[in-house]
Amino acid sequence: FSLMRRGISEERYTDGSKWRFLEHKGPVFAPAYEPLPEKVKFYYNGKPMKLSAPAEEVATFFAKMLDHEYTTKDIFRKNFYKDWRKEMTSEEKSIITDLKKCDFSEMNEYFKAQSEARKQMSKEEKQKIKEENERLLSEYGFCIMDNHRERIGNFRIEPPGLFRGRGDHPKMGMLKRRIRPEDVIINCSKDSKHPKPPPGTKWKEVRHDNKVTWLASWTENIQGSIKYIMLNPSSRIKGEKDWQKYETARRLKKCVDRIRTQYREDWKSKEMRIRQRAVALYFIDKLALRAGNEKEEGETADTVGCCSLRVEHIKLFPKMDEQEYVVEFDFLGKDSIRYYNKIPVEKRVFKNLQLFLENKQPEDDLFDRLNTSILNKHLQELMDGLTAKVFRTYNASITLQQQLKELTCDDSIPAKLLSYNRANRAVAILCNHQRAPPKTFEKSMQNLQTKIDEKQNQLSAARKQLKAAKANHKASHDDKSKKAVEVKRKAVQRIEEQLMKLQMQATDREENKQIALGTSKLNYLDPRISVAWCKKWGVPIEKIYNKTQREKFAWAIDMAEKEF
DNA sequence: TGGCCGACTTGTCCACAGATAC
DNA sequence: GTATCTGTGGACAAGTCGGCCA
Repeated sequence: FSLMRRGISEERYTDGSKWRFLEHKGPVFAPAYEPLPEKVKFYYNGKPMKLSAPAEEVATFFAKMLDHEYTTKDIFRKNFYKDWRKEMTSEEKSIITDLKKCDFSEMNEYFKAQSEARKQMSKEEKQKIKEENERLLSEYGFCIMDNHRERIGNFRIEPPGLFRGRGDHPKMGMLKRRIRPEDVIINCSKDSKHPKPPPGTKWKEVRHDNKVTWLASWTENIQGSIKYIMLNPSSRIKGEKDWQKYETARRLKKCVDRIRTQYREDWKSKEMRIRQRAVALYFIDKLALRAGNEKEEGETADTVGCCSLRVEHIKLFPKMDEQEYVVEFDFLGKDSIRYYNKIPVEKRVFKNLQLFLENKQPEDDLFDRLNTSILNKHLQELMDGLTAKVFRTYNASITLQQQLKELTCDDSIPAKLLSYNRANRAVAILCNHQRAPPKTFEKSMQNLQTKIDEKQNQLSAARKQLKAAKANHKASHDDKSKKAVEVKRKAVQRIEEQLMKLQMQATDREENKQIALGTSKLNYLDPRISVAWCKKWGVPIEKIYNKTQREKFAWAIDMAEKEF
C-alpha cells in the first residue's frame, strides 16, 4: 500500500507514460431539467408569463441566487441577461426587454420551500437517498489503473448554472452550459471495457492516451478551458507526484544558499533584466510570492503575482518608523485575496526598486524585462526541476520544521497540538492563506467561553470537595476517608485537564480567526515532517490528520521515522 | 520570442452529515 | 428525540508550468 513499497518499484515508466491499463465507467451527468410546477409563476411587468423550458431553466438559475449580493451587480445582471436572451424564443425575446421588470420571487420561494422540505424528510427517505449516492459512488467513483482499484476525485460533471468568478470577474453571471455526452472525451486503455454513453447518445471521442492521467475531459464555455476527471489524492499516481514535489523541495534545500548568494550578486548586475530577475526571485524566496503569469486582460479578475506586479502595487519608504528601506506591498493575488505587507529590505534591493520605478506610470509593470517563463528558465539552470513554486513549498516546509522545533515542549497533548497549529499558522501567514472569519465565529467563541466558565465552576466545587475530604480524613484517619481523598484528588485532576484542553482550544480558535490552515497542510507541508513530529512527541497521527488527509499522505505515514 | 493550449496543482467557500448538546 | 454546532468533502475557480507553433 505504501509508496515506498509499491511506489518506488512502480516508478518504472521511463518513457513518460502514466499507466498501462485504465478502465472506468465514465462520468455521471447532471440530472435533466425538471420544469417548474404550473402554480409557480414568473412575472414580467407584473403579469404572469409562462416561459419555454430552456428560458425557464436559465431563469431558475437566477431565481435561486436572488439572495446573493451579486444578483444586484451590474456586470452579473448584464451577462446573465445577455445569455438568458439566447435561450428565449423569439416571442419571449420580444416581450422581455428589461431585466428590472422580471419578477423571480415566486420561483425563489419555491426553491427555498423545496430545500426546507428536504431537511424535513423522514429518516427513511434520507436513508434511501444516501444509499442511492453510495450506489453511484461504488459504480462510478472508482477505476482500475494498472493493478489497483483507485478512487476517482470528481466523477460528476458540473451541472449547468450561472458562472460566478472570484473577485471582480468580468464574466460573472454568464451561463455555464449543460455538458452532454457529445462534449466529453473519454480516455481509457484499448484493452479495457470502454465506458458506455447514456442511451441514445455518443461520446465526442474515445482515446487511449497513457501519457496523461485523466479519465474524461470536456471544454467549458466560459473561459474555453478544459475540465478533467482525475483520480483522488489518495491514488498512486497523485501520491507519487506529491512525493516528487517534496523531493524537489529537499533538493532545493541543499543548494538554496548558493542560489541566494547568486541572486544577491545579481542585484549588482550591469543588465537590467538580470537585476529584475534577481529582485523578483528575492521576493519569491523571502515572501513566498507566487510566480505571477501574465493574464489576458478582460477575461478574468485583475490579480497579480510576483512577475506581474505593477508599479501601483508597491510603495517605497526610505524610512518608516524605526526601519530603513521599507517596501509596502498591496495587491490582489490568487482568488482576489489581498496581499498586504510592509517589509524592510536590503539597501541594494531598495535602490534597484527605485530604478525599476523610474519613468513609469502606476499601471506599468514593475518588472518590465521579466516574466515567469524567463524566470523559470533561469531557475532550471540553477537546479534541475527548479521553478518558482518550489520556493513556496520549500519555505513553507522549512518554516514548519523550524517552528515545531521552537514551539514544542514536553507538555500535555493539547499543548503540543496548540504548538503544532501555531507552527502551521506561521506557514499559512507566510503563504497568505486567509479566510473570511466564519459567520458563526463570535457565537462559537462565546459557546466555548461558556463551557470554560462552567468548567471553572466545576473545578472550584471539586476543589472544595477535596478539601473537605482531606479534613475528614485528618479527623478520622480511616481507610474509607483516605480512599475518598484519592477519588476527589483524581476528580480535580481530571477537571483541570479538561479545563486546560478547553482553554487551548479557545486560544487556537481565536488565533485562527482569519487564517486558513487547510491549504498549506494539504499542499505545502511535507507530511513527513508532521509524521516525524507525531512519532517524536507521542502524538497520535489522527490528532493532526483526519481520515482523508491520512489517505492522501499514506505514503509518508508509512515511511517516516522519528527524525526527518 | 511570444502566444496559446493542455495538463495538473492550488485555492476558497459552503452544504451537509454526523457529532454533540439539550 | 430534536436542535444546534462543527468538521469534512465536494464543487469548482484560478493558478503554475511546459510544450508547440508561427
